Amino acid sequence: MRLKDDEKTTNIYRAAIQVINSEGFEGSSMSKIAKLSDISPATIYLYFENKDDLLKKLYIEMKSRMGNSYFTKEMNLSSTKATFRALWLNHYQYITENMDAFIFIENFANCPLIKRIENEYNLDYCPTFEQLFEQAKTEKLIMTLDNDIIYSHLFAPINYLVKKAKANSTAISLPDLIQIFECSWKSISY
Amino acid sequence: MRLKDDEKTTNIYRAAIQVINSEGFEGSSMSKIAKLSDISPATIYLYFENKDDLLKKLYIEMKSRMGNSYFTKEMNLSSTKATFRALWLNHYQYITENMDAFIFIENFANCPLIKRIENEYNLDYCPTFEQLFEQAKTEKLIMTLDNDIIYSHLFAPINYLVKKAKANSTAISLPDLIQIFECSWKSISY
Amino acid sequence: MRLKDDEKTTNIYRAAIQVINSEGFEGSSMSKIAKLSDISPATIYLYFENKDDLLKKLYIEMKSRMGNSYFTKEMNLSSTKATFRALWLNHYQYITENMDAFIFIENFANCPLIKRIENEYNLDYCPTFEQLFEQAKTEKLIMTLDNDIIYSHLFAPINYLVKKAKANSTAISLPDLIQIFECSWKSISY
Amino acid sequence: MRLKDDEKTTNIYRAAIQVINSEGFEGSSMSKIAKLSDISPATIYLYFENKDDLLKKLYIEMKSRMGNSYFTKEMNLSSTKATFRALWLNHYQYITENMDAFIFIENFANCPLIKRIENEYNLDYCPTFEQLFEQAKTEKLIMTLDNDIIYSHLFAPINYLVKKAKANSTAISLPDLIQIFECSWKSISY
DNA sequence: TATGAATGAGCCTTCATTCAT
DNA sequence: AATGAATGAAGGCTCATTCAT
Repeated sequence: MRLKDDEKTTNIYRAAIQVINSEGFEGSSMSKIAKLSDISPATIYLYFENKDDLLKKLYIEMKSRMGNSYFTKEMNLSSTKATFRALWLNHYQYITENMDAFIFIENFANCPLIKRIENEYNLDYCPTFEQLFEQAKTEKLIMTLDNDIIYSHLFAPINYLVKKAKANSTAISLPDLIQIFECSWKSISY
Repeated sequence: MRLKDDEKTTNIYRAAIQVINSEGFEGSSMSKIAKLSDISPATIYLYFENKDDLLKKLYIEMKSRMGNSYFTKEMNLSSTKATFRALWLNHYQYITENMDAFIFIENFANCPLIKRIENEYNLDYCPTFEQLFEQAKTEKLIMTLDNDIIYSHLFAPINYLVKKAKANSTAISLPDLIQIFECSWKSISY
Repeated sequence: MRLKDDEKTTNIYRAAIQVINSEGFEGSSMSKIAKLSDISPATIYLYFENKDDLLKKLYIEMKSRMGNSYFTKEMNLSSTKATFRALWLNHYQYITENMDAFIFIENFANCPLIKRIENEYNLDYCPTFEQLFEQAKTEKLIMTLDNDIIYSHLFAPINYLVKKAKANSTAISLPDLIQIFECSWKSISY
Repeated sequence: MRLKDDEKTTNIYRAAIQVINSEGFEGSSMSKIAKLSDISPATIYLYFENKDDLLKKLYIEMKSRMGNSYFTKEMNLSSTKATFRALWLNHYQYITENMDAFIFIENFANCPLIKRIENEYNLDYCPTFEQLFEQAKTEKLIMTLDNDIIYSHLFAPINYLVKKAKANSTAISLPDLIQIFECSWKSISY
């Protein structure tokens, strides 16, 4: 008896992202994913109930990895500008190093299937984030704004710019990167 | 005869957006669009070459309407904070009043089909915008940043927040709205 | 615009019976039926919702034709042995002349799908039959038995024998046929 | 080891009948049968060549058990009405006590696969039956009819009625049972 | 022997598109 | 110009069967 291969799930995920990113959600098919994973279409159904299940689990996995990308183990979470900058740069590093996953999440965050998942699970920014925001507000480091507003000014611009750079096949220079963070920081700090 | 044609095209556009937004890109089909437009599938092919052509033209139409949404005829385009605020609020008003079109554009701006269109045409923010940015930079109203960076800090946060509000079926309060603009403005101005 | 072809339904029915009888219920497939009907598989779905719907309608149609086979227009329905013999022979003639339909009904009368149909509709022998049985009992022509028991002795033997003859590729001789009816008649008459 | 094998075969048979009767021939699958037998699909293939082989052997086994059901060891096979009644009641008892097997045989006796088996083997009523019929004819106990005709009048009605009762979830009363036999007997006796 | 993993073939169904009126 | 009918190709999924342990 063969053993269920754990690596297979990873392969399927990778193939799925690749197919979807290059051919779009509607251009993706189980057989294309199977072919790229080098397995039979039927085998996918040993690891996932059906296509929806595969996409759901894939999205949840990628979203949660991205959620963890802000933080590193040895990180000092005191509420200082330096902490925010570190989080922000961690995030930037993650999305540039995992561009495929990032694009996948951004592209399909709003498709109906994924919408249902977002409502089912809570895949928003994690509690640690909220605590940090609250503390920073208390300490008058940042302005007393709704957390969503803070988050949007911190991350929406860089996400937008990374996608744009990718689309134009250009890169963001280091000085620009610093500049972008400074702008974001300025928008929410006193 | 011209009038009738135009009306039909509009109906098809409206139906297409509706179907796609509610059932996703992959859940959309020509016959569903036809049914919702109250015409025969075959008739769509008198107005559009094929599905891709329909989607392309639809996207271009919506994107260009959105591009125009920033400006109103009687607008004073002098480079002042007031002008930026007016542009910004025009945009906000447009996307909330045309949520369907906005969601459609946001959802599918990154799908492979649309990508090709973006590269073919130039659907970015219009020349007027660029002129305004340049003038504002010259006049030291805003910092000397890349136009993309300026644009991203001005509009990415509000776009993110509008989508989020829509997803949560909540609304942005007027004070919050002002606050959001002030943050964006702060990020790019001196 | 082409008109929906009424003959097509008939063709599909004929093909379905042929495929099912020769390859069994489980060996039947929409594409085989389509091929034998000389149409595209997709076209079947313009006439029937799905496979179940096709089989249901096919069964109901055949069963109802068979139900009508006992009677002819000019028939005298007085309760005499001659009437019973006429009914019986009509039935015999029908099943031998429509062997395919008969075999189809017999083979699949007990399959789960059909079971559900039988319960939904009432496809048993018709009211006219029941009236005739009751009258014959009142007039002491046949014994006072449950209608099902009467029906079973009248028709189960000949049905069995027709199927058996078909399986052996033999035929029932006319004297045998008369004999069979006489036996059946003896079993229920005084 | 032999014992264990036999037990497994029995389990497979039981599971197969159960699955087929409840989900139909086309709804049955090797994995469903395996699951219900509490063994792996692969194991079935150690006991049977393939699905057809399983079904064939299952049918032959059930048919032969049913063939034996008419007779009991201590039975007096003299050609009298009492003997016929005893055979008939044995058969009735068997099919009511082994309804699943009976339904299975009746349902699929005419399916193409089984047809081939019937022709290959001779699974008809056994030689003993034929002898009894011949003797009874010689002794003028029953009429000089073809054996098939005799058999059909003796057993087709009760088989039909048992299936019908099962379908309607009703039972045949004892007086009715006696009556049914008497009718059958009348139809073939002088 | 016994098994769960793996698979190519095939099934039902839908789709974008064309046909014929 | 407009349409409902028609279709080949493709999609998701399951199945009987084999593999590898």
